[in-house]
Amino acid sequence: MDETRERLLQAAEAVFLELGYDGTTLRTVATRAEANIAAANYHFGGKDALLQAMLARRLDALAEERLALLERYEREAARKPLACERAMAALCMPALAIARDPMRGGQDFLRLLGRAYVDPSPVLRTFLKDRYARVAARFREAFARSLPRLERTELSWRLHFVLGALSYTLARSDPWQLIGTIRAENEDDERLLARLVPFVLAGLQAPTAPQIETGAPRPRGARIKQPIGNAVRSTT
Amino acid sequence: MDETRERLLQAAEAVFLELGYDGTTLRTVATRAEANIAAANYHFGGKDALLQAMLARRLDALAEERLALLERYEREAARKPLACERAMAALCMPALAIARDPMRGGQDFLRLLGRAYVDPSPVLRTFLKDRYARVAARFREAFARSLPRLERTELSWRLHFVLGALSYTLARSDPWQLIGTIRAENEDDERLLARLVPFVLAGLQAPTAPQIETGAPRPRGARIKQPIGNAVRSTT
DNA sequence: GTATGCTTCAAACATCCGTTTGAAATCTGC
DNA sequence: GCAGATTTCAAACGGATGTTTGAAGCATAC
Repeated sequence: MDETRERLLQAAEAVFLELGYDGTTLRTVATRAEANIAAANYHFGGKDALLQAMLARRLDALAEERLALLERYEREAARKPLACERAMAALCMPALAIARDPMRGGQDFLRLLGRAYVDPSPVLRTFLKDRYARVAARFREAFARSLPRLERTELSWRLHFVLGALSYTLARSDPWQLIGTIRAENEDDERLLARLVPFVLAGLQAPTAPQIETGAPRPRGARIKQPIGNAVRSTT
Repeated sequence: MDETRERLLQAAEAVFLELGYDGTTLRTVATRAEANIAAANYHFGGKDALLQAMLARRLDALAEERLALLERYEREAARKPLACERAMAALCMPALAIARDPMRGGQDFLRLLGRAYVDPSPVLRTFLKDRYARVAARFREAFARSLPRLERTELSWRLHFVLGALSYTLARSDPWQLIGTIRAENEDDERLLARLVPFVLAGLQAPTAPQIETGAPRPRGARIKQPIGNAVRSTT
């Protein structure tokens, strides 16, 4: 019976969540799964293959649902550019749906997602980059149409900030112990995303800072007084 | 002469930047430093001690400057609560200053900072938590006074989002290859922070989302229509 | 010059890693 | 019940890791 396979995948998930890619050991995974070390190699072929299988089974589903929802929204918008909140919803809602389904990830899924995005191991980095480049490009286009007033480079950076807030939060990194002061059990992922989304939406739609040393025309939209960008240059 | 010590620290910096805590090996560090493996143990006492020394020498300076600047701003504000941008400036400007000083970190300092904040290794996590808890608590208070209309829990989360965007961006994680599409050499850290700051300031000051399933009184301030938080519950 | 203390070095150490092995155990189809 | 394929298991393999060792190098002080 290949219920061992399943136990290995679940154990790999838990260990990776705690210790990251390099910190994950076949031995700790096997022990946690109450399986033999050789079983991991028998079923998957090696450590990298096991971890990638474990990630792919979760993230592939996420990627597909994200794309499907994005395309549904775009159909509903009928040629008009998508509202920014819609594109963001296409990113977040499938993740939440999976997190609410114990069969497809459950409570730990979002933390897994965050951990995967910030893990330093080169193996994992190239795996993610290669496997989900299409999805990333697709969403970049969608956001570009949603926020036409944003210069393309500025948009890329802001999406990067959004992904950062998302990944870091979901991964529960928190060396500042900001979350530690919160009763975590009262804070489910749903409420968490309900907090995050207004934050990033406001950030995405924020006025652009004045460009530094660039002759390029500034995008339209109100400016905000920007004490930091200026003060910074006159400080030791 | 203890110029070897210095070479080891620099090499440790570079390797940790590329491969993270667990990925960093005494042998790769020693090779890169053109030193003997035993020299690392002689000068520092072990791998953990070396990496922590390398981090402390950079981050201690940052923490001190951040605290000093925050207190200066608070003195200038004279009992009045600090403007939110000011607290943010006290966070960012010292980091930028260090990044511009080759003697105290140089160009790679900000990437180092980000990598440290998101690294999954338990050793590093507890190191950061223990060593800089005081600074974190200090800034949490300052932001709490700056944004009195934000409920305390909401504030903690938003600061968490800010740290996330900051760390993730500085660490150059980017599995979505958003930055890969940008000519990185034209994007120095100064301009990067000038992009990030308006983003997080807008996020911090964004209207609060309606609370979910909570009888607690909602913080004052305008509400925003929140399609995601609602739509999410009615989707498969 | 020699003695002393600090630093470097190649080599070895025990330990852990991912992987392989070959035999036992288990399931499957008949 | 049995043959054949599939799955598990304890044990071992080669390699890499952090650490230790003891001798060699080197500067400084007398």
